[in-house]
Amino acid sequence: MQDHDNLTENDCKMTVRIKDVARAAGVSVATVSRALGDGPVSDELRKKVEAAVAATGYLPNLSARRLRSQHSHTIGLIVSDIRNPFFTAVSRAVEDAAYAVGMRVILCNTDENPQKEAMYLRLMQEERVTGVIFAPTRATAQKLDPQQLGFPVVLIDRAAPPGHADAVVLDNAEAASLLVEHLLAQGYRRIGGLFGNTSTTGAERHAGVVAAMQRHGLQAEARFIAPTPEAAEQAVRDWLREPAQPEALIASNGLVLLGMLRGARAAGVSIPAQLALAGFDNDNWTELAGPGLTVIEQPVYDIGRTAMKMLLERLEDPARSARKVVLSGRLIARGSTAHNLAADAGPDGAGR
Amino acid sequence: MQDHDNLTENDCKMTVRIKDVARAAGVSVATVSRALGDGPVSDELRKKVEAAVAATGYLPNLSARRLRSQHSHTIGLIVSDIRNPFFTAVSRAVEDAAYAVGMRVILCNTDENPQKEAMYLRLMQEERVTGVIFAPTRATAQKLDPQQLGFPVVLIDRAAPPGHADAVVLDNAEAASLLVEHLLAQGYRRIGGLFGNTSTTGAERHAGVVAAMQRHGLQAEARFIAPTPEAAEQAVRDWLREPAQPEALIASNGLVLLGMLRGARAAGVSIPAQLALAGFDNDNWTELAGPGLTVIEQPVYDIGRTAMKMLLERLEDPARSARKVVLSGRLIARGSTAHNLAADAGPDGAGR
DNA sequence: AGGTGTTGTGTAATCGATTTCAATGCCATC
DNA sequence: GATGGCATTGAAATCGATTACACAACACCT
Repeated sequence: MQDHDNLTENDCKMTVRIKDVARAAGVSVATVSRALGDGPVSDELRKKVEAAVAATGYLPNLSARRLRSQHSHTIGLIVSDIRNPFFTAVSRAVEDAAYAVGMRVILCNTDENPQKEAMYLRLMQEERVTGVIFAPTRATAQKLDPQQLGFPVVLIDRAAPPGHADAVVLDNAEAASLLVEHLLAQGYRRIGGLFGNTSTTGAERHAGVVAAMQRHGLQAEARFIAPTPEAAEQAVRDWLREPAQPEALIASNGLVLLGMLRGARAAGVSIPAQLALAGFDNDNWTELAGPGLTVIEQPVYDIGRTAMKMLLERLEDPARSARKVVLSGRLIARGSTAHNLAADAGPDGAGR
Repeated sequence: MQDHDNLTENDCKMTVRIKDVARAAGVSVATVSRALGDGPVSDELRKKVEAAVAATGYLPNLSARRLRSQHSHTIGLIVSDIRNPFFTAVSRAVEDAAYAVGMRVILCNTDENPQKEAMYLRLMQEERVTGVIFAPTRATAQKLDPQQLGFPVVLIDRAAPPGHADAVVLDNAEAASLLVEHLLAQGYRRIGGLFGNTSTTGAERHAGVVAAMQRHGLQAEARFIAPTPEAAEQAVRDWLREPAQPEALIASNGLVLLGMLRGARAAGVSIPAQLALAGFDNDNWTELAGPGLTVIEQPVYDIGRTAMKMLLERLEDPARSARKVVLSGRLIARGSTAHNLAADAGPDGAGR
């Protein structure tokens, strides 16, 4: 009398397949598939199918679906380090936008390592992803050929040679110029900078600083480092031990700025009285550290959202020529660059 | 004369299947599959297959592989917000550990929203993930039944009722006690706290504070808020406008601590002269903000790594009873709780 | 010699869905 | 009443891999 088939007992340990739903609903598997998707199915059968799905606890197998339909509904997001608040913010924007159009996101960290980049790009191919949003190192950006990859790529934060790939980046020259002009207006002249040595972004921001300084007949001393707080801290400690001291330092991103501040603290210099600090990325903490740090705020959420939008547009029209969207940064002046009229301030300048 | 089959032309637009590799190597598809995996294949044929793979540019289709093998080699990581540095650090640890054993990670943000949690758990089932690492809200933690889900779950940061699921958490009572004892030793008596209202963690840290205070015959005033900087800032601004003012405030996580500091700044109170601040999570910036913030440092990387290890152990032995690993936090005392002997210090206390 | 493993290989079944294709029923039209 | 078109439906092919099974070749024992 008891049924020995895997029928009604709703949460048995066996996984329930579309075939089981079809049997429970008294229809064919094709009808179930169509009812779950958007195929033409009569209201009557659709209701039956929905009831059967609920009764059996059916959950589609995405691997099977992807294999047959040849659509992964997945995009890859390859960044250098998710611990950098810039990338966490961008990734939230990308994820929100992706899930809104029914796509999943695979997130990968490369640690600025070209080998890891190659590995993850290969993984993306094996996953047959719909597209990829990618912040490449300089080395990879140069030899990247999106045609070869089999899926569209949108670069973020860092651009490739023009015409190669879609990209959404900051206007680094303009932003660097904003920082330099601000520092000059505050009376600083001997301006130095610490720039990441792995990306085009570090190079572009450096170029922007040099160009802005040149317009005033000045020179900037630049040093190139691994874009980590640790490297930046060490570089600043070394720098401040040398005879010729800068009046102001510019950091090419938020992590470098963090290390810079640590280095300055360790060296015992007070900010801004003895040394001004400024940099990129309006990370949460920059407002609260010391006298507040002067930064360029990037439209982080916009960058992620725009990248996703460009990816979708590219999917619609694979033939269109590559576009580069350039967004503007905003200068947020704070206490770390407050004045260079040394000795007119209180003993520390940390008040406010 | 020219071959019209999809043979040699190595990067043709058609995707190359295992069948093509087999033909190119002059062997069966089974042999190719075995050569790529770990099956028994003679050295001679293995070499031929490798050559054919290189020549054709073959890339396995992971969907097909997963469908047939019934192994997704994927784990889900469900956190409340990747913008919280605690979770970014944990996620890096999880990813590193996962990729080291050949597993991929799907990362999801729930925004402390039970509906999103349910949605992502369902997604995990559809993906047929190997397992999940999950930081649930209190609501979900209580009704969660890992048996029902079809894959093992390891909870992080927040535990479920005992025996329900594996978990790796901080010793919240101990950590809260460390904070309270430190504040008392510094001379603070009227201690308040802001705790997240969505997780068991907020509740446990609150309970720990209350217990520690009681041991000294004191009471703590607690307020419960959404665990975001915005909510914390507003709560502190409101609090500081009331007649009865606290001497010290404790924040139940890094984001709340951030908002707390903003609120205190906005209210114009100086730290620690007028108000001491302390909290959880040794986020990068806490060392650099104001006089430095006293915090409990969590072993973030360890938490992620341990969670992954427990997940793997659970996969090996699904029958073992649930374990809860409790890790200890470390007190890092900084200037934000420096003294309560008001007026004996300099005008600001920000020096050091 | 004759059985018994062992190793390496190919054929074909299989994973669980989507999609093609043919068939059906119904209605409007000539 | 025959015909054509349209909307639904089911049977079977298909996606691209892994793996069960059969089998051949060869070594190793009594």
